[in-house]
Amino acid sequence: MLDIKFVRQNPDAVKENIKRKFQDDKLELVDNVIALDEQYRAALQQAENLRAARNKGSKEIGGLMAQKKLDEANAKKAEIAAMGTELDKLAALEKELGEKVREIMLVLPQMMDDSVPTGKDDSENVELVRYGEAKVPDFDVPYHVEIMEALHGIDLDSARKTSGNGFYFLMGDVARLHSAVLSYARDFMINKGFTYCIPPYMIRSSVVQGVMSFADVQDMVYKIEGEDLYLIGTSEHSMIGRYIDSLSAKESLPQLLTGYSPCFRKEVGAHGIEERGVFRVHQFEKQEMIVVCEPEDSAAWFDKILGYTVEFFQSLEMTVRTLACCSGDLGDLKVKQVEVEAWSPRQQKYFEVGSCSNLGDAQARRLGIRVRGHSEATEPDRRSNYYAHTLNNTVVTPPRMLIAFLENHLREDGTVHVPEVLRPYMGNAECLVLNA
RNA sequence: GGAAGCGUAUCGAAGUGGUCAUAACGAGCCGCACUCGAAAUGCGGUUGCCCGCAAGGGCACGAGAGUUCGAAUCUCUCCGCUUCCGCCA
Repeated sequence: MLDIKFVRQNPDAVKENIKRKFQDDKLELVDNVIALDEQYRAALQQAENLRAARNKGSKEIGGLMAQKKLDEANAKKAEIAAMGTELDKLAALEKELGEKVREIMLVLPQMMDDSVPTGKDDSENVELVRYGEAKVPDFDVPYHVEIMEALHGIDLDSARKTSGNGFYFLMGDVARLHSAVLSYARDFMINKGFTYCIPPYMIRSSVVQGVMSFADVQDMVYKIEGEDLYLIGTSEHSMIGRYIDSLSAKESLPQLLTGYSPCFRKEVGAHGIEERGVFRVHQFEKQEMIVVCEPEDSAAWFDKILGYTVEFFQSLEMTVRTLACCSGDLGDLKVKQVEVEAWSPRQQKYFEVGSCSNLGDAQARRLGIRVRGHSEATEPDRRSNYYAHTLNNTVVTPPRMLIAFLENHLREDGTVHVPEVLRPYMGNAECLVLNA
């Protein structure tokens, strides 16, 4: 969410930003919201003047009552009661206008970083860096479900019976591999200085609205029937929500959390659940990281945490590339996003396994995540409290990551290579054997 | 899930319809004084949000609604906490 003052002062920049995101239908909202805001402030001013008068009058009544001047007090009461209807009207108008302004503000996209490439959709995302060699083996690499089945590691049929399409049972070594990856990811992030965190898997609507854009809420989130609770789509949602309505000391930043959680997603919208296997599912598990930091530090943190994910995949001997999310594909709350894609030797292309986002102050503004301003002596330009910046990034999301893992580490002899870093979590196994 | 109690600043806590919210009182924290220095003591400071160039004004006593000229105070709903009971990994 933008600052209305910023919109007022920079309407053209806001419109330019909207155009670059190919959301031309939102262009008129800019002028609308500026006009509504002006009306709102006028109504607010009037209502407040009236309240001031009422407050003054009411205090006088108190004085008159104390002096036992009942007639005068009653006359005053009548006078103020008359103001009541007027005030009710103004208050209603003030509220209505304020809500309209907020409604529009929630829909206006965050100002993007200059580095975001312009493009309509994900087909126009821009490759940044390739890490490692994209190898294609001499033998045929089977579909990931087949590899998993050969390891006796997946049961999709039963999952369809218990839960429907988009769910899975992972079994045996594949399930163990899944846990091993998460455990390794946890320790990897702890070693980077992050605090490990297991968050609530359900959150309230107030947090949902603060943490996600309207579109995401519609397409992603499961609601618990009869409760004000929603299943999280990622631990980021609860971890960022943890800071709701907070005013932190500067010294407490940055907050670095790495969280484990299952993630629940409806996946309605463009794609549905068409991809077979465990590529796109309603429930998966993820090791995530979030950063809450000073505004001026968020760009540096972005580069740093993106690097952590790349390093993580490299340590698992996997080939990845980074991809800059273009303007049209970028979520409305995001300043910048870079995706991490892993190499699929079977498809001979890269596919998404994680994404790193800088949300700027968008979530912070919605949720009220603030930092106590410093004295004029040390920070003359920043007298009052201000909003923090938030970032989030995937460490790893098995089972999707296992697709790339199995395809890359499958050897011609029907064994799956287990990278050294993972072995302590796999009973020191050096490989898994298909159809064992 | 049942019962009772509670929710006020950084913390403890007073206020139970009016001039009591920059919120008594106590503690903490910051500054100053005293001191060789410290402790003790004394003095001063110490919530956040909104509108406004400013002057100033408005709002907030867990959240929301209601009664009233006026609500921290009365009523209702919700949220949270504590204790006891019940149940349960």
